[in-house]
Amino acid sequence: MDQPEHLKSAGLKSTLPRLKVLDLFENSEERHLSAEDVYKQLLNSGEDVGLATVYRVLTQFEKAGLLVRHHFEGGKSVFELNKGDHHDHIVCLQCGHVEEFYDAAIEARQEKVATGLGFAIREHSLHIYADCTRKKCPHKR
Amino acid sequence: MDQPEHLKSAGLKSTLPRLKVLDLFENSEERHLSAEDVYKQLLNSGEDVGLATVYRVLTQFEKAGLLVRHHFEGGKSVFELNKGDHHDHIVCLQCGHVEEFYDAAIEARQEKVATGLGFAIREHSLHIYADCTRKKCPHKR
DNA sequence: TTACGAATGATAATCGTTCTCATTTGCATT
DNA sequence: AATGCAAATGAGAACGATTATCATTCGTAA
Repeated sequence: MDQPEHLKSAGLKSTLPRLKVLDLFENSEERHLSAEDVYKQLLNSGEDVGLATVYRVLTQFEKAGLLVRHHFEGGKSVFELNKGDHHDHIVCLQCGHVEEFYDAAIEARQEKVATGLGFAIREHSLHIYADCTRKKCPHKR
Repeated sequence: MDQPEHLKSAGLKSTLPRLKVLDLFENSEERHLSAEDVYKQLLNSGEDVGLATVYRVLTQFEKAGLLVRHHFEGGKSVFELNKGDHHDHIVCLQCGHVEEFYDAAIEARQEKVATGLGFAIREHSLHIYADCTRKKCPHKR
């Protein structure tokens, strides 16, 4: 269950809080979790971690490349395990479910547009807000 | 200079603060302004508006369709005059300058991807973060 | 001009997040 | 196994952006 290697190679001690957070992301149903999500789930599991630690660990993991941070509407940051691939997101406005996708044509057009305007892309985010069709989704249709 | 019609049709009284804010967006060099930007510029112009009023007015204008709100990285909301068209944004990471663009191919692909995944798009945001080539930009290259 | 509801401004409150600092922990070394 | 020390933690204060509260002021229709 534990991957202290990931942490070691990032120069981070393998502490209880860090292992718990990592475990949560690897075994949680929803890939995308906010700091509060993580904090509450750990509390529910009987773990005793401080909110400040959760924030610190998430930021460290992001810096170490273990997690990726996203800024969806609603203000709070959301994190997901870094699978090494780039992808964009569709967020359901009703249930908050996040779906990932990658479209080579969109990526290519972005490069073309940016260079055409005299910009060198560092990063980008494409967020589509929509209504999903999952059974769980409260959106009535 | 004044357009009380816009306000009236939105059910808003044409008050000094509202006219000032509207005027600022119509005559400011940068199209994209945060609440703090608006507040400070009004103070610099000798206008005496409260910060709370600025926030209220911006939100009301957004609801009325006069302004559009964007959530760029950095936390704070940014507003621009609603020209009625949709466009995406490139934000310079060095100087904060925002450039707008529209690419029909990207829009079309988004629709295709979303419907393919069983989503009905409500809105979307595409933000490219990059280095620009403006003379003013502090980015050394 | 009056009157009444809408709008304002000062301030407190809220929310997400970061900082501070005293205490605890991981872990390399005896 | 015991020690030492830097790194990590947790509780709570502090912070920045935004919203809520509430007494006062303003816009406008009668």
